[in-house]
Amino acid sequence: MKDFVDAHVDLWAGELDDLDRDVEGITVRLQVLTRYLERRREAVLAAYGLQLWEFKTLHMLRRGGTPYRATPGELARQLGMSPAALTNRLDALESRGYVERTHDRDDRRKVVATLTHSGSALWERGIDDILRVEEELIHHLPAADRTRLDSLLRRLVLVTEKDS
Amino acid sequence: MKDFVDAHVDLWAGELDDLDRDVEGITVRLQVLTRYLERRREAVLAAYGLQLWEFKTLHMLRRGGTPYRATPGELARQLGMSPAALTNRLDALESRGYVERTHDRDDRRKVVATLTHSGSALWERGIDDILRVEEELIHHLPAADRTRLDSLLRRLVLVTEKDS
DNA sequence: GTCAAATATTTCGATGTCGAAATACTGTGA
DNA sequence: TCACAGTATTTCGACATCGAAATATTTGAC
Repeated sequence: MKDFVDAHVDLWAGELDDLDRDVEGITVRLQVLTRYLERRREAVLAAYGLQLWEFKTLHMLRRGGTPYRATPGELARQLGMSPAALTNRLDALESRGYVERTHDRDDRRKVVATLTHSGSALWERGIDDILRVEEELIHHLPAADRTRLDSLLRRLVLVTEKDS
Repeated sequence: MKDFVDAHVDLWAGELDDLDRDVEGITVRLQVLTRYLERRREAVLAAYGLQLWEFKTLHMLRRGGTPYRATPGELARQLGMSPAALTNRLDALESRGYVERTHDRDDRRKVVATLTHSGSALWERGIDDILRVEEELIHHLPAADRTRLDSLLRRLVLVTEKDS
């Protein structure tokens, strides 16, 4: 059974004679699946009036359990963004009441963002739907194949860790 | 052998008791690898003074062989963006001499973007480096595993095609 | 043949991001 | 204690993107 990426690979194989079909297939499919999941996540979050970037920020604050707090700098590093962007994200989330900003008592350069009850509750609803969306896609593979796939991907991720 | 995604899954498994570890592992690793390839591509293109979005636009024009031309609308669809963004991209590429805009003789609503010699030559250099970067990552798996991985990913892509 | 609907592109205003500069605070060495 | 290098956040200007409105052209119905 062929998917549309096979057609893409066929097309380019005609232009680039040294194209490795498996390599091209894998890299394109990684992108296609990532983008698909992103769109699906955006779709379910829209039901709660949330943008994906808003949810991701709540998610990082929620990470690692109570008391659901972190500085903008930590969040920026974890989310792979500039600190400047975090200022904007926290402004937006604070104005909607999902996050509160306080100053760190010991080091007043630091700002501590804390998840409010409202923000936490919203995350709870969102994460449920998102996990369901992800399972809905991945469970099309039987359990043994899921483990095999995860294992193959892990071997690639290990390579990327070396030169980071 | 564990990668940093395993640590991520461990962390969240403590918070979410219904978390499917393989599903979470797969979805996170798909994103990690996609992002890694994106950064590597950006890095090699920087040597030619090219942004990734500039290269992608040249790439779509180059696609399917001569005469390397397409309308903004076609490009927008293929690249998954708004037509408005294509206006800006073509403005930038045209001002740098990589692309030319002409009007379609038969239907003068249409604009036809054509790759110049300069743009084509630049693409040629970029695609070479990019293919090498992709192979460098994926070839860490032996050939049989590459085929297996590609095949597993294809089965997931086929699922996403149904509801598109 | 004319006018309305459809199609293709561009313009406009808004948004989220970035890098660099600005601001605020801490810690250290003379 | 005082200056200054280092760290944390925010501000600022620039940029790529989007959706909606504007513009230009074609098609189809009568």
